[in-house]
Amino acid sequence: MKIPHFSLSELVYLVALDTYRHFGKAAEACHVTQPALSTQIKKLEDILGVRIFNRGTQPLEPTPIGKQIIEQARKALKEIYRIEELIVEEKRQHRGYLNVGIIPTLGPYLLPRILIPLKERYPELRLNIRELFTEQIIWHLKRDLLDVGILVTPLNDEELTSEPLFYEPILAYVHPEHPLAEQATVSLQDLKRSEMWLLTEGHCFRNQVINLCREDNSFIKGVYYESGSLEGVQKMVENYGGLTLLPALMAEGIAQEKQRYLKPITPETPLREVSLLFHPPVVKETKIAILKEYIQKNVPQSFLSPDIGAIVHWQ
Amino acid sequence: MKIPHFSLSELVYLVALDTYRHFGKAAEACHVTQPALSTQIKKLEDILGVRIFNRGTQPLEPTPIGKQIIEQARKALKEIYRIEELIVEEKRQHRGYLNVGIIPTLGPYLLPRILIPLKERYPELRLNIRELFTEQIIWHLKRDLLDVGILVTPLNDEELTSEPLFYEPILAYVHPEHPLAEQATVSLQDLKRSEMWLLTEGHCFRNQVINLCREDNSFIKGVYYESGSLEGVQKMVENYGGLTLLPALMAEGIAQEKQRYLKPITPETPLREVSLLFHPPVVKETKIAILKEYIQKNVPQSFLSPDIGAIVHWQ
DNA sequence: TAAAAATACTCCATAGGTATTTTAT
DNA sequence: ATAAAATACCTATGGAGTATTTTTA
Repeated sequence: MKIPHFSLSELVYLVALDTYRHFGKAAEACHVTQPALSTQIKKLEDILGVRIFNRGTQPLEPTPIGKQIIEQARKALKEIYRIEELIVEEKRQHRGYLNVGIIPTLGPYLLPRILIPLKERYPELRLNIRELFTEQIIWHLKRDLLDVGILVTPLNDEELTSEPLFYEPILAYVHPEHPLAEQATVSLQDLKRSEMWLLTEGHCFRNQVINLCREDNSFIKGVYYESGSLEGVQKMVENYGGLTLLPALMAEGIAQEKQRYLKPITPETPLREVSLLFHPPVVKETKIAILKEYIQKNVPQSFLSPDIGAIVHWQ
Repeated sequence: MKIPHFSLSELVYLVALDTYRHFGKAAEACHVTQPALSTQIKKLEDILGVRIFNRGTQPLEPTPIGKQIIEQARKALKEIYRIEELIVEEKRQHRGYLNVGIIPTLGPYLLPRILIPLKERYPELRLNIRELFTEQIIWHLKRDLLDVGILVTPLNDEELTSEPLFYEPILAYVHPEHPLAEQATVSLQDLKRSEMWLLTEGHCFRNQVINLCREDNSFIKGVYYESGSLEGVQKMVENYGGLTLLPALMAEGIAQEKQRYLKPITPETPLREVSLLFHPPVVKETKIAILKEYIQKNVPQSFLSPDIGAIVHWQ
């Protein structure tokens, strides 16, 4: 029954310093002054008997053992925070924040479906949503700046774990005068022969489109325009011709009269696997379970099984 | 970057109070006075806003939510202790204690083989060994009073995880004038027809012998004497006749001239699966890995594979 | 020469001690 | 009646503040 020679606040400061790599910023994030944080870090290093950060380098960097200590401190702190969360869960109030990161090709189409019913049932649960690219979601999760990410898997990262949410079909969207506009469906072969509007780099959906349309391992054919949003590529199709691929939830929002230019893809509907991503140990277990429940309840029920098509990877 | 409103010492006191269920004893284990521990527990309950222990009952008992909090506090504290252990591991000094629990039918025969080479290679590693029954090992592990247990599996306990170490053959030991003494081996059928000296209740090996010798699910035949130690049953065989079963490591220590009365069992050598048992998260990972290495190095190498016989369950 | 981090010094909140009372069996 | 836990009160450690110096890019 030994009490450690360091305190929780020291661990919090340590983790903050690793996150911000700057004494002043870390101190601000902890609501203390820079000298307070500096002395506590120094004291922690003295207690543990190891140097955790290499000083006098720009930017500040942890030592090898420091990296291990920081990682372990993050894990320990989350188990500590879980104690408080247990009590909130026990009281069934579901009060508090849930920090959610979501990719831009999903957020604006998925979240409006769930926010209102969720708010009605759990008025005390505050969702703190940030639209981020996959890479940023991973970065934020590993620093515990997010509680959960919503993005497209599979992904292989040792530190993170994921739970599938649903499987979203990918559709083709063609210009009215495009030769394919007459067909009820378009084939993968058609896609591989076509010019395709693409999203800019960073969007995982861009990579899925490329993976779908490239012939084996050869170069990408006839793909040479890029927009930063799905609405962007949609408008490019409408105004300049050609075609693009769109995920089903976004495509549902396209005006009624244009829906006929959305074509299912044959022979197998390409799917993107949308998942929740965490950085264990998970603190806000129940809040995340609620989020999952509401997403799965408010998405077309056919999306819940991957049997409706073939999952497209993107890495 | 929020600092919890409670401190590590409060969690240590909480866990100690759960372990001892007595303010005075818990305080003593924490090297503080009873009023200090009392006030800290009360403060923790105030901070968390829940009652953790039902007072005024004998013995002291945690509330339902209290049980969850205590379990989570144990987990969190172990992740905290792991920080200090990381540094000891980094320095490759392997200084410190490892609290080991081992069953009585293994301890005196297995440990002498490893203690000397282990001490030579890692003089700073202090093994703190306690001989305990399986049930006691589990009890102590769950309260983190032991770092690791050495016992016979399979076992099914949700909270604990195990790693097989080796598979120890079980042999028959017969009196020189027993009818089976003439045979080179004895069959399972022979055993089922024989009177058998047994260990007292609590020894898992007793249950394995019973499981081996009982016909299907019927009652146990001809088994009606009990001793508290393997040497006890050995002496009973030698002085009063009959036979018993002995685990191989213990049997190896029997005098040379009596070794001929040790008989392999046919058709399949019965084995006991000896494993390490933990209560995750594991704090002293490397120390346990060293222990495992030295056990496996100093046991007959044929024991390392289960292919030499058939594992006998005992539950 | 700024910006960043470390140091010096002061204050006060609180953990823990002793002494004592209250509460349960 | 006795053991156990809670309360009262006091002390001292150390965490955090302000002011300042030192260091590095």
